[in-house]
Amino acid sequence: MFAGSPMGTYSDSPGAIYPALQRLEKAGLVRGRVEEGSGLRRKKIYRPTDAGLAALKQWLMQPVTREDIIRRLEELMLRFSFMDYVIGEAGTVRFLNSLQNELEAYVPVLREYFASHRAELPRSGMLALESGIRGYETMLKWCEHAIAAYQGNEGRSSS
Amino acid sequence: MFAGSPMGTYSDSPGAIYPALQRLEKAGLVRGRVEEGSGLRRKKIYRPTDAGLAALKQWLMQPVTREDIIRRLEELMLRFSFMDYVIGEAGTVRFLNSLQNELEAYVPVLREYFASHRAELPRSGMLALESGIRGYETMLKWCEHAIAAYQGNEGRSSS
DNA sequence: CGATACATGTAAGAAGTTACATGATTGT
DNA sequence: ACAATCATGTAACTTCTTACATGTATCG
Repeated sequence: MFAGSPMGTYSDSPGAIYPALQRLEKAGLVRGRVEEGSGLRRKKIYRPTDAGLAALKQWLMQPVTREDIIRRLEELMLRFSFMDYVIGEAGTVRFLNSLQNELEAYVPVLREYFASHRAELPRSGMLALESGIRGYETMLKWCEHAIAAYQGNEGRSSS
Repeated sequence: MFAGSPMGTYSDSPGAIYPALQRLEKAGLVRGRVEEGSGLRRKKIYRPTDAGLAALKQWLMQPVTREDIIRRLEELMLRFSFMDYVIGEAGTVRFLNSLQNELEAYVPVLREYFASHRAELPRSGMLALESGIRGYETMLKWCEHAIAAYQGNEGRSSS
C-alpha cells in the first residue's frame, strides 16, 4: 500500500516493514498468521488484537497539538487516512475541528513573525516562510472542505 | 536558529547537533574553533572549509527530482532557505524552475490517480489525497511568485 | 523449465531522541 | 552568593536505510 499509493511518504522497504511488524507483535498489538491457501504463495497476515485496536483508536483520537502541525504533518494525514472507518465520522469531524483550531491559532503567529522579521531575513528565508504560511492556509481551507464533506451527506459512508 | 525560527522543523537537540558537527568535521567539511572573547561564554564556532563550501554548493545545485517532492519536501525548503546567498540568484531561479517543472509533471499524475480511484478509496483516503494535491498546487503557485520576486527586482539582494 | 518477480526475512551501519552531565556566565 | 540559564557534550535506545539472502510461485 505504501509503495502503490501516491501519498505513501512512508517507507515500504522490507527492513522497515518486517522489524516493525515484529515489534508490534511482541507488544501484543497485532498477531501474525501464515495464510496457507492451496495454490497461494506463502503469505503472513497480521491482524490487530483487541489491545491493538484499542491503542489504534487512542492514537487516532488524540487531540491535535501545535507540535503536530509543526513537525508531524505527515503523521497527521496518516492518522486521518485511517480514521473514518476506525473511529467513525463523529470522531473524524472532532479531529478535523481540532486541526482547524490549531491551524487558526498558529497561522497568525507565523504572520506576526513574518511581519516583524521582514527586514533582517534573507529573501529566500522570507520566501520559504511564506511558502510555509501558504501551505498552512491551504490546509485550513481543506479542513473546512473536509468537515463540510462529512456534515453535508452523512449517508455515503465509505468504509 | 532551528529552535527560534518558526520554520524550524529540524531538530535543535544537543544529541542531534553535536554529533552532526563532529561528523562534518571528521569529513573535513567544517572546522571548529573555540572563541575565547574576554567576557564571553566559551563558544565553539564551526565554519565551512573550502571542501565543505564546495559540497554545500553541489548539494544546493542538484536538480529537483520527483522523489524530492514526494518524500523530501522539507529538505527542499531547507535547501532553498540557504540558497540565494550561497549560489546566487541565478542558481536559485534555476532551482525554482526545476521544482516548478517537477510539480507540473506530478500534479496531473495525482489528479489521474484521484479520478480513477474515486470509487474504491474510503472517503478519508480521498480527502487526504485531495489535501496532498492542494498542497502541491499551492507550492506551484508559490514557485511562480518566488521566481517573479527574483526576476522582478534583482537589485535588492538579501545576503 | 528457466527467468522473473514476489514474499519474507536478516545484518551492519547511520542518525535521531531522550535523558543525563558539567562547567561557566548572568541576573537578582 | 546563589539560582537560573547557556553552551557543550555523552550514552543508551530506537528506528530507518541499504544491502544481502532464501524459497516459492508465475509466466512465457
